[in-house]
Amino acid sequence: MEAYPEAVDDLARLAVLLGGPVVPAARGLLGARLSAGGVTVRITEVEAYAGTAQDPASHAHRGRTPRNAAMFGPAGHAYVYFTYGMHWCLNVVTGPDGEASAVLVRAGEVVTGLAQARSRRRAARSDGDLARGPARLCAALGVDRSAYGRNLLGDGPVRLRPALEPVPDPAVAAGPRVGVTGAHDVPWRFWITGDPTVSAYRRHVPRRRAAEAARPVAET
DNA sequence: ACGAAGATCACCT
DNA sequence: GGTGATCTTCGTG
Repeated sequence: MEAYPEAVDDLARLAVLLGGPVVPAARGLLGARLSAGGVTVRITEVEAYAGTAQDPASHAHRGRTPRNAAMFGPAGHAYVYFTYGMHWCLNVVTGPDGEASAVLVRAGEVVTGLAQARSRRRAARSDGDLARGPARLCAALGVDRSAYGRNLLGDGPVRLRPALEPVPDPAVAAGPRVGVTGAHDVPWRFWITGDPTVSAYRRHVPRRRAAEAARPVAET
């Protein structure tokens, strides 16, 4: 894999940031670099998820289960989940050990390993689509269950490193999270404004069975 | 043991 | 803009 400049002090600051509250941690991950499987992406879009009884959209909302256990672990480790029978998604765990919170990495710009990413993402119509969306990003990086619980700040197969250049506040936008059924008023999605790799916002439409489709659904 | 839903994507019209 | 794919996870009985 190609080497890139890296400052130890910045890595230490990143570790401190991840150990704190999830929302600033999410914001701070914009511009950071994620490497796996010979591909490096610059993170362009993230979402914050809080812990038990705080965030109805969080996988940890109903407490600890075998699936979400990594969310309760130390900051800087990976929480990987499998969904819709076919997709992997990657989160960076945040906050103190024992408390559940994590940042979903939703999109990135491929900066090294372009050929490798393209070969893993044959369906991508453009390079901007290679890691546009959380499952596509994992596919481009070759991330799957084997990354579950691993430390991303060490020398493992999946590595998170600080941004080469900080992303300034004017370049950052915030809005509702994508694909969650509730909490549409909470602007915990952060992205780099105007970046072509950021996924389009779509309001979540719950899957309805045919019998339910004809029936009116009560609004909150 | 069973069923329903899911932090999505690709492909169709 | 709509829908099928595909299977794990967890709540309930």
